[in-house]
Amino acid sequence: MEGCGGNITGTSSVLLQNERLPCSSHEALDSLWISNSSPPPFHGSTSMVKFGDARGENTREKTFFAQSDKGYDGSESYDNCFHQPEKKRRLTAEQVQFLERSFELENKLDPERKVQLAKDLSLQPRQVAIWFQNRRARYKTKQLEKEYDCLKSSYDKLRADYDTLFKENESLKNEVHSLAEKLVQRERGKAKSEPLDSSTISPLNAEPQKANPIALSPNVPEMPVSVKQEDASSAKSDVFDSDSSHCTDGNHSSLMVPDDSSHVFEPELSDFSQDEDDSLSRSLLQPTGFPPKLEYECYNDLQCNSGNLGFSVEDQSTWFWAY
DNA sequence: TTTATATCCCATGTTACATCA
DNA sequence: AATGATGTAACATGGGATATA
Repeated sequence: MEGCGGNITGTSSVLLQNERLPCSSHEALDSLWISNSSPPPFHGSTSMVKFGDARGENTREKTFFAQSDKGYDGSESYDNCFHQPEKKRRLTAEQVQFLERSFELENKLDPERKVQLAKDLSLQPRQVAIWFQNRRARYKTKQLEKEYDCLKSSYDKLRADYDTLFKENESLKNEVHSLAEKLVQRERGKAKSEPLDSSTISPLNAEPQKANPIALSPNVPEMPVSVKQEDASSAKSDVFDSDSSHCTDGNHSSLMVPDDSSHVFEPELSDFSQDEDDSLSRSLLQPTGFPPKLEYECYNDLQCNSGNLGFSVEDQSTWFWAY
């Protein structure tokens, strides 16, 4: 291919649009280099009119179309300057604009369209096809970048929400813990002031390991023991307030589903020690495992999009409500 | 109907060059 | 003027779809 050896670089530079060239006219060069890898396809005015219409009017550069108006004297300058191996050269702004518009209409080419575009732009059909291929690749890259930005902002927001909810959850657990301790102390005070009677022994005292001091407290007959994690933010601290309507009607509210998957407040598991919750929370908050997984999944799931933010329901529950 | 082959188009990755700061 | 970074035209490769024998 590079048969001309050292001449090639010079040749390539000769073909540059904006370069001073050892040839007679810049116009001629433009018209020639655009002709590219085939004998100059100087079509008539038809394609040029279409192209001009698509582009607008005057161009700073004398484009490849100029030659038809200027009376291209062809053979000599072509032979002297351009009978060279084809080198890469840029499409003109006009050509690119025309192609861009076509790409906006439809980013894939059918054969007829390719030929027509090539004709209109005085390019080879292969050039048009290659341009579309490259354009699609660039478009895809841009889309991926946009998707990444979108997903990242979404992740940041969700992470912030998670942190907020986690802190709120911790606060609520602490509150429950202190209330429970108060109840236990009150129970003990009553037990001391009253003589022991088997009929009055509370299940708490009978089976301290299993009993729920809150639920079995005489003052809190049906104390709920479970709160849906999703409702933590709205439930806030009044959930376990003994004066709250939630706790005094003796019935489970919708917030208090005993068999809810959340076991944050289940005494059998936590026994108010929070050990398991804390360890789970810590593991979830590990900075090394959590975010990378999100990024990995987003990058590998092209279904991530701005519509659903790329998070499937399963993923969301996995990431944030796994415990 | 099935199979092998050829052709085309596409996505993807790479190369070589053009352009700019 | 030299140089590195960036953009892009062109190419290479492999895979899928389709047509044909």
